[in-house]
Amino acid sequence: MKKDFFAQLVHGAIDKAIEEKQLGELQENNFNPICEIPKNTQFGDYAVNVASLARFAKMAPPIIAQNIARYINPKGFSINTAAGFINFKLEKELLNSIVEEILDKKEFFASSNIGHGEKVNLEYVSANPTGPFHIGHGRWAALGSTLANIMNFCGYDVYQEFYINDAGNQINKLARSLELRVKELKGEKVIWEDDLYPGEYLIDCAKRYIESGEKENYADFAKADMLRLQKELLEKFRTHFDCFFSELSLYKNNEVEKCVAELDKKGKLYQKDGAIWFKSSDYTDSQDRVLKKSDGTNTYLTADIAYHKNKLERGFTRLINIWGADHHGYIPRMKAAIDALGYDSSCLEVLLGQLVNIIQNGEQMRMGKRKKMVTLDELVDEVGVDATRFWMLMRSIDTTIDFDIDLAKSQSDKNPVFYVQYAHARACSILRKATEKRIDTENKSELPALFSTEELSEIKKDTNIESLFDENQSHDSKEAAKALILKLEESKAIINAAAKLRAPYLLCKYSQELATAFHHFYNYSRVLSDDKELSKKRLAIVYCFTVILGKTLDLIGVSAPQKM
RNA sequence: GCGCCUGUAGCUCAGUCGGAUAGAGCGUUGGUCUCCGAAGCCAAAGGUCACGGGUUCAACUCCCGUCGGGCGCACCA
Repeated sequence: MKKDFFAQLVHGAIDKAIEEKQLGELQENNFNPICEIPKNTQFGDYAVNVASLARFAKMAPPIIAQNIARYINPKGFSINTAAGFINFKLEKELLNSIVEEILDKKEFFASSNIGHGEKVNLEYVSANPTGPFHIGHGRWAALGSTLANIMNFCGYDVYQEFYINDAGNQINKLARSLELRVKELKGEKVIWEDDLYPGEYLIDCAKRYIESGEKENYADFAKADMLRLQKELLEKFRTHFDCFFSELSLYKNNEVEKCVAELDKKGKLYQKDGAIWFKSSDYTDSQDRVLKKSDGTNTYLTADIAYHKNKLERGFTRLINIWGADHHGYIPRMKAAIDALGYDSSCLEVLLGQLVNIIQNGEQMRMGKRKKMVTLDELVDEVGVDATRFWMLMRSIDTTIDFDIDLAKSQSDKNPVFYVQYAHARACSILRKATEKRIDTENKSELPALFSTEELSEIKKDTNIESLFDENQSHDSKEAAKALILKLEESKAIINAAAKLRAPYLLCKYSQELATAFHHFYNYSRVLSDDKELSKKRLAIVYCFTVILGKTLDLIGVSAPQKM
């Protein structure tokens, strides 16, 4: 990408400057130049800050910048220095090379191999099969699926996994709840005990149970039914798992007991108060944890340790889990377990997502399965998959989202996602118009289309847009075209950063900036005109825009409409 | 009490690695369609970056402390 290109250039120039003793007391080039895009574009398109060399060179930053810049041969760009910055401005040759590369690589323009094929297990959502998803699950689903898309695009080998918590007490409660619903449907009067699942969704489940002939036990039927509903919603929400991993299967395959035995063998367990404890405080945990309760049953942690062991045994070198912030205290004990089993716990990366508050009628509602709540299903039905995903993704993972249902419903046309999609539809419309017949408004006669479909596909393959930056173009038009091309190029840096930092929200932000750059370009440059050569070059840029924006939206799982 | 997250424009949020004049959307005000989609574009107003120290040539950014908000501190899952 261009940032790296200029950073390398500066690095090389520093080598030469040191050789020629132009950098004072600086002897060795340990400097890692970082290229950034200046906030103020008057300085340049790209800038490298060399001021931090001042303390080693014992020279003033502006002189350092000048002395380094002298060793850079400006080909396709111009250089200026100011206040410790070396600034670069791209000229038409380099701008054209960007467009050529996009036309050549298309949606893979920003693809990379920074992941080097690393085998990553990404676990997210992992809900109990006891009821419908709440809005918070939507955030984890959107985050996980998008992160998987981004990382796969950047050369990681991501395997997406959903851990089904189908082995705890909650399953007994679910079974009992279904049983009561079935009895109710048959006209029996029942008394609901505390702590059950009184949600109405179990009424439908009970109907299906009766229809099925009541052959299965309540627990198995309810679990399967809930899981089926969850899977359907996930598909609709464009979240695709490679594997649904059952907690129960760990017990059936004796993996839990084997795991406990292994920890015991390594001397990491002890008995106290009739329970079996894991010495997690030998590691970074604040206290020891119970694995086997005094009644002989295992805790949730026990199976989860076996699960993580299972993942590592399957050859994953990196385990990424997306958890809600309310689980943060759980991280040290999990890491302790991984270390105790002889693995390196630094392979476990837990992304803690802050929670989602639901705001309705101006009041905050608690998330929770047992209280009245808004389900993800309802939300998606009301505001759509695109808007829901975008809203869930657009904020950094560290920020609590206040999801205002009323706002999302009533002002959906003010959603940023519509702004972005509109830009895409607008660009597609121009590409469509290019091959449609035109109407001469003055004498109402029909004019032939500007381009044939063959010509348009030629434009999409090969063009030279350098003339867009000739003297006869207006300043605003040139600047807008340049800004758009640079913004397109930025997709490389943004997508790589999103993969490395596990930060999907960067793509939402970028998609908005890219849309703005396009609208700006559109405003200053009439694309289709009688000047056929000019139209061709501008169409090429419009096409590049649809490719890059389309791919960006594809990665975040939001549709890129041709028409709206 | 301890731990994690957080405090930036009226509201919701960006701010990468410590660098140039602090950024966007929404909202407000004023412009802008005979012409490719005005769901757009342009402009204006709006800031003691919670507060106090420290490190540095340079701090919204790093360190320490104080205050406010969220979440968690189980033989629940």
